[in-house]
Formats: sequence, structure tokens, C-alpha cells
Amino acid sequence: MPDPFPVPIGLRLNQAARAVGRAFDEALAEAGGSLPVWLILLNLKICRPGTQRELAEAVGIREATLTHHLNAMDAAGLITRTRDAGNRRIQLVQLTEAGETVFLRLRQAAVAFDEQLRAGVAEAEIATLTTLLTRLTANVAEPPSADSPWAGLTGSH
Amino acid sequence: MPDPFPVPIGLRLNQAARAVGRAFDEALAEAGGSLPVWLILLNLKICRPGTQRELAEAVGIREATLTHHLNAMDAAGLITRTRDAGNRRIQLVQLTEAGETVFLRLRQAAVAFDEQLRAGVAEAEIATLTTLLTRLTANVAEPPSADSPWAGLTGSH
DNA sequence: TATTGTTATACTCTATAACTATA
DNA sequence: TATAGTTATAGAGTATAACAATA
Repeated sequence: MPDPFPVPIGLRLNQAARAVGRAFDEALAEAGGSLPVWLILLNLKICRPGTQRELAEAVGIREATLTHHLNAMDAAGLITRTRDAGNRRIQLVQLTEAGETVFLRLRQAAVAFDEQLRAGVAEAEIATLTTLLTRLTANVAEPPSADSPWAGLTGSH
Repeated sequence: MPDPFPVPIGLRLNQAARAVGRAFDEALAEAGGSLPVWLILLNLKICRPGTQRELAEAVGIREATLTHHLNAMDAAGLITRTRDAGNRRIQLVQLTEAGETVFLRLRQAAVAFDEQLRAGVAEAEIATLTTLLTRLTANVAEPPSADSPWAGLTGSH
């Protein structure tokens, strides 16, 4: 007699992502960070976004939400915001020394976590997984406007 | 020149899960529900848990968090809580007619969503994905105590 | 008027700690 | 004392709407 309620793949994905995400959160917290902070630092290093709008899009959150996090990061001494002389509407977000330090620490935590995560999983399997995730995402995603390599953090919560 | 920052599989998983989860949230919201409500209804139907503690474990949340949701579901007329005559500490949670209706509607939404999600993905590929997700989860999960088929909703948010 | 960003406010989900009632 | 559940409180992350400043 077949299972009348096979676990839907979406729910299975949700379970896995929550378990993995929770573990990642803990790893980042131990390193003194959080997922949003890590993604913001990462995008600052990689994309060098010109505006906060670009940064928010890259991270996958709203501008107001980004301001929220930047305020905290500013208070923590991780970033500075200075007006662009050429266009005073623009805030130039830059890492402080402390921000660089935290970035390196979080990167180390992220790398270590990823090693643990993929332990015993072959490169080809990771590639397969990536492909499948991309296909599933495409199936339910609205018209993808995200061109940032790191886009995708959108969540509701 | 190789990418100095290949997207870690954990982050890729997180992206996919957020995108898919967000879409699922929207689908459930359109059907008048939410993920926690759906999981609670589902577990009530499937596991027939004897206590709220069991239900909370099955859903993957704390008892107090469950009470929070049950209060809302009670106020919305989806469930009733009645004391067990044999052991008056125990609350028997039961679906009302309205609760049954919402359950059916959410199930329909969930099934439709899953069909959309796996469109064009072969059964074997889904199986592969499930296996890989399980392996990744096992790599970073703390000693799994969850024996419920639906366990895993834990999240931090 | 349009753009950039902030402030104010609030929602959802979650958690811990302290409590009541029952056993 | 232990168990079942609730209440009180709080925190993280997110969002929308209204706003100020600049262009």
C-alpha cells in the first residue's frame, strides 16, 4: 500500500533548508555574525555596489530593511556611510577595519561550514544538486530580474 | 581564471529554499493560510498527536510557539481545545468544520504548488535530490531525534 | 517630478522564563 | 516533584507608507 502522503519535494526542500540554515546561522552566530550581516559584507566586498538600492537588491531585501541592518552595523562599527560628493543623495557604504575583520572571520566560518556540509559528497553530485535547485526555483519563481550572483535572499519571516 | 568566490552550496541551497519558500508562502496565503498553520493542520490530520508537546515536536517548534499559533487558529475557529477527561492536564486539539475546510483548501494549494515546482523534473531526479538533501542535512544536523515524518520545521527567523 | 535613503510603525515567527493546573 | 500547557516578554528579520533631502 503506497504512502497516501508522500512528502512533497517542496516540503522536503523546506525541511532541509531550515535544518541547514539553522546550522549555518549558529555557525555565523558563533563567529559573531548573522546571515544578513554576512550577505551584506559579502556583497560589499564582491559587488562594490554604487548605491544602497543596488546593495539591497543584491542581498535580496528592501531598502528600508537594508537601512535597518546598516544602522546596526554602523552602531557596531563595521561600516561607515558617507555622502557622495558628486551626488549627495548617495550614501557610500564602506567597511571599517573592524568590518574587514568580521568579514574575514565570517568567511572562515562560512567556508568551514561549507566543507562540513559537503563532506562525502562528490563534486559531480554538488553540480547535479545545483542544477536541480535551479530548475525547481525557475519553476516557481516570478520573472527573475536578479542579475547579481548572490541574489536570492528574499524570505518572509 | 577560476572564480575566486564560487557560490557555496549552502548559500545556493539557502537561495533556492528562500525563493521556493516565498512562493509557497504566497500560494498558502492566497488559500488563506500560512506555513505554520498548514503544518499544524497536516500533523493533526496525519499523526493525531496525543498531546500538544507531540504536535509541537512533529511541527518542529516549541510548545509555547505552538500555543501561540493554536490561539490564533482557535480565534479563527479552525480548532477546538478540550481537556482530556482522564488526564485534565492534556488538551485535545481537534479540527472544526471550518478547520477541515481550510485544511482541504491548503492541501489543494500545496499539491498544486508541488506540481508546478516539479514540472519537467523526472521522478528519478526528484529521488536524487531528496537523497542529496538528506545527506547534506545529516552532515550538519545535530543528533536527529525527530521521528515524525514531517519533522524539521525549526527555523530561526 | 524622480531618485536616494531614512524614519516610523507593525507584522510574523520564533524563543525563554515564569507561571497555573494537574498528577 | 514532574508533566501539560499558557502567559508574558522579547528579539530577529522583514515589510509598507510617509517623509526629507537632493537632483
